[in-house]
Amino acid sequence: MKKGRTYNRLEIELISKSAIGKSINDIMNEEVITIEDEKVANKGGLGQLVEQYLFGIETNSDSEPDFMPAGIELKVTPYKKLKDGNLSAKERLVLNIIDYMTEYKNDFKSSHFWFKNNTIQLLWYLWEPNKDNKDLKITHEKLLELAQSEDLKQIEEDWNYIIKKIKKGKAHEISEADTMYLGACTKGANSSSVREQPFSDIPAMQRAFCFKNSYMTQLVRKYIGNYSDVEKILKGTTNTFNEFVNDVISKYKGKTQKELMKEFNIDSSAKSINSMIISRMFNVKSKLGETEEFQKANIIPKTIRIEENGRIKESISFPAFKFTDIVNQDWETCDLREELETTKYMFFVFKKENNDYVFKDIKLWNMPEMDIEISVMDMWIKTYNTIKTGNIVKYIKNGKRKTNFVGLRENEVCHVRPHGKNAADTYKLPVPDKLTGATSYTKHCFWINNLYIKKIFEEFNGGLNIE
DNA sequence: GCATGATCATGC
DNA sequence: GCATGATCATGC
Repeated sequence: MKKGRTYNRLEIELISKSAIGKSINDIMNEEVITIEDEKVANKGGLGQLVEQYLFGIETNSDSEPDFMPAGIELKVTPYKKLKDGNLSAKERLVLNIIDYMTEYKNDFKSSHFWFKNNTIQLLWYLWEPNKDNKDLKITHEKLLELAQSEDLKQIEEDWNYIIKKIKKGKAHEISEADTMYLGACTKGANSSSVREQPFSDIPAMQRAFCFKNSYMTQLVRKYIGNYSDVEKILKGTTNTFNEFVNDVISKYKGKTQKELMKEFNIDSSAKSINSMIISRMFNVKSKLGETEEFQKANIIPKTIRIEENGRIKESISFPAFKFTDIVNQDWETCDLREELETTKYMFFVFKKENNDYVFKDIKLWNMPEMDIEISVMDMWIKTYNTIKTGNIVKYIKNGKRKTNFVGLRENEVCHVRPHGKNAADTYKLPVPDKLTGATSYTKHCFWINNLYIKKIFEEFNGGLNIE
């Protein structure tokens, strides 16, 4: 069996191509490679079964790539079809565990990450619900050579960012949302899986390098389909995303809303006027958040208005949720938690001066783990219970329905409020509302509290820089 | 003054 | 037609 590890690049390619169209069951039934120990062979996930049956490699946690001396790492990873027909990755691609005690001593190209993952043989299988894992079919393969990748510069920047945190003695503050394509995801049963770090006594969560779900989705769309119509912001430049963003920001910093509307020929009274302006700053026809780079990095742009007295009047909305989706999820795996844990928000700050809003700067931010796990969780579970028990309307006064949803003052971080065209714009309720008997209800969404947003900016001393 | 329910313009 | 980003407007 060990022989499998010595396959050369061509052999690996041929074997990979031979697997296309086959399920794990198909591959196992072919018995190209005899596995002596059935018990061992049946353990583990699909990736391990493919390693064993297709390539004859024993499951290992070697620090070397799976194939040596070819220097190729094998990864089997799922993608799925979304309701709207688009494809997306089903998971992040987990790479090697980060050894905080040693990895910081290396440069990017001499790092353990690079040694193990610079060339990855990807096998994609299509995940489908309610199907036995072993019946899922491998549909595509791709040899990922990072040295040749157009994303190399960003990946290196991400690696450096993670290493910088280790060097600052802040390994315990690393978040997957810190970076763009290469992330540092938690790895271990729970938050008590910790390791030592070199420049601090605080134990840090065990983490592994990973290609973030959003980045894997872009690879899926690029190599499997549904990608060609996504707009890019980096056109004909060798700049990284951060460099390009900084260029754009410095170009428009200090200009007012009125000036920018004139410059971009925007004549509109839309409430989302600042959102339209920032798309135009980047020369984007569609929405800025829908461009390839923002999607890959899971960055959602949001505009913020600060009043003359420093107040932020409005909370920040999310897309409306479906009541039926909420009750079909649990906190551990719900959409909101997934989004907050993996998404970075790019705040575009407009400050009111002389009856106009001046574009000041941007700030990249992701919600601290602690706020997600305490305040947001509390709100989400209350929302779940309110919907699940059909206990939405508290009373009706002056024709307006007061609800039991978590309000602005009830939670430090977030609340629930309507978000639709009008009150008649509704989604179905899974359980009829007890008081009114309504079977559908005005669309609602989660909101990040305006006061919490204000605090974010204050904590950083008003510093609004991208770093 | 501020929390809360309601609503608007856009773009696909 | 509908989801979305966002702000408006009322009344406590």
